[in-house]
Amino acid sequence: MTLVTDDDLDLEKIAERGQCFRWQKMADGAFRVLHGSGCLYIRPEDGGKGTGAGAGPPRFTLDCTEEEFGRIWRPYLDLDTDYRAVRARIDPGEDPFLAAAAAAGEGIRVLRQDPWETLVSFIISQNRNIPAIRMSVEFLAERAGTPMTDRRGRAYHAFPSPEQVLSLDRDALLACRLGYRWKYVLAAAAAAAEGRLDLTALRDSRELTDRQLSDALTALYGVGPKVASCVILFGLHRLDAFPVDVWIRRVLGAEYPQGYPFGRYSPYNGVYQQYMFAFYRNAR
DNA sequence: AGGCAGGCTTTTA
DNA sequence: TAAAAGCCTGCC
Repeated sequence: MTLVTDDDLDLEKIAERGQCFRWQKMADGAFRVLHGSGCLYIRPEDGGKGTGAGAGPPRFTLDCTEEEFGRIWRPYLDLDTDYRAVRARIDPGEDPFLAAAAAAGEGIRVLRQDPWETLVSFIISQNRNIPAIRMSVEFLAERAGTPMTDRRGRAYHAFPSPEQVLSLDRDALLACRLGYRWKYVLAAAAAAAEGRLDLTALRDSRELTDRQLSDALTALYGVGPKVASCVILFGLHRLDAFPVDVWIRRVLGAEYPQGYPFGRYSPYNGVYQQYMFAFYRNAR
């Protein structure tokens, strides 16, 4: 099927900037996107960013049915949020730095990823760079995830369930290059399998505040404030969550010595964090 | 109580 | 050799 959209949708930026770890660019310009147990090939029709040269709104080819699109991929890509409007809330005169970052980050969206996969991915992420994170996620999937075949006939593995992760022992987890984080992954799998951690309930709750979600997540062994806020933003889709890592700490120190105006940018602080993170990091 | 130093696996630049 | 989308433990 074909997707036509005027809103931000830059597949390169989404794939490369560290919110997800299982997108793979193919030789024909399509991205193979793994999400839960599903696989989607999505390709910009002009082979680039989906920005045709004045020939109308960008078009993308997707190898799924309309039904699957509506049920799985439209929510996953968060196509019901208007990211152009979120960017338009920034006043360049008031905040030139954020305006520049948002201009550079045009096309980024915050995916609605699977909460369990997000939790494990960001537990794995600590003290590591993106290629290393990808490698460990792929190892985990190969060793414990359900084998599948995509529409191009290529094999892949679904991200393993908590129970499937529990089937791995210490040595198998170490073989996934988890290092000292193997205990954290195992503890999270046990909590989820035993029902002490119900990520779906956290995601779907209307009552719980971001703070309460953070408390629930940081109660897990190996999950601190940074990983928790990444899970809240990327896995629970609370767009106000604002992960503070070493880079963002530097940004806030350098660009906002008087303090960052969280109130001004609520409830989209997390989206702006994505712009600043990528902008400041790419500038180095 | 809350803050801080040191340690931790592995990969990449 | 240092740094990488950190967190835990032990000490003060």
